Amino acid sequence: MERLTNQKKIIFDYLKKVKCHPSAETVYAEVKKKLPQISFGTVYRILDGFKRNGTILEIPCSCKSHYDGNISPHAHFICQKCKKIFDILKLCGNCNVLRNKRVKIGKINHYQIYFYGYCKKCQNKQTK
Amino acid sequence: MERLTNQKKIIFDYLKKVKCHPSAETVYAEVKKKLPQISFGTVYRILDGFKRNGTILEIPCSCKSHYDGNISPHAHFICQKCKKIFDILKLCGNCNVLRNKRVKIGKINHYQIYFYGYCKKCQNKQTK
DNA sequence: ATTAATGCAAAGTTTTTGCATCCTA
DNA sequence: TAGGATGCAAAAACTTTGCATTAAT
Repeated sequence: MERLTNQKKIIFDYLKKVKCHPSAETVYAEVKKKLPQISFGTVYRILDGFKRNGTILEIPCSCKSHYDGNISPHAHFICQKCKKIFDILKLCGNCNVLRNKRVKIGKINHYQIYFYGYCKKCQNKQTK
Repeated sequence: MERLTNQKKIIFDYLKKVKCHPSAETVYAEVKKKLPQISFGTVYRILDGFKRNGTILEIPCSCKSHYDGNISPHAHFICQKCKKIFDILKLCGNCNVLRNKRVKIGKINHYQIYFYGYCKKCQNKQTK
């Protein structure tokens, strides 16, 4: 049976309260403040567990993953320049991407929508 | 000015004709058949260029990227067990996720929809 | 007391990069 | 023939893993 450890509690609390979409490294750094002895291996193992059981969402960005404690339906905007991730909470009102959970291919557990572009800040910086 | 090299031509042709969603390693292996001296560095540099100029799409899966030469609007189904990527060409008919290309956050260039679940094959294999 | 989970460190995987050389325009 | 692109190999970045130890149940 799975055990509820202090490490899990603290990582869970951090991910549920934080507003950004931290990478494993950021989670490690933040959680280390409360649990100085925590290791990277533990962080990765716990994140993987949360991801598998649907407690959190993984946002893969090129070769690096970010994590989101907010599992309510929302989309993400990823800036192609600074790589920052923004929440898009409201999609067009009558849009229901997932009409039914069965497709010919298999059984859908969840879906994710990613928008790619340039955030306001990077747009302004751009010369070309 | 950018130059059109044999390496680019062959990688382009491969990505535009192939039906799967190859990883960089697969691209390398396939292209090596025609260009035995090609290197991983070149493959990554060319894929990155194509990705940046919108010639191809990157599909990030955990710590590994896959590539798609098909840039026409379609979604992907990613099997959470075998990690295989399937095309979903038809979404619900009246759904238009991207109602307008301006959001408060910045300027959207494109978007991607990913469905996560278990493919038919993995569903059948599963005991629980 | 059991045994799941952790900490540590080493190893694995994937991607990036510096530099001399090559080849396109 | 100028300089963008390549090949090579080394390094970087990110993640996973084995094992002895710790701690939750």
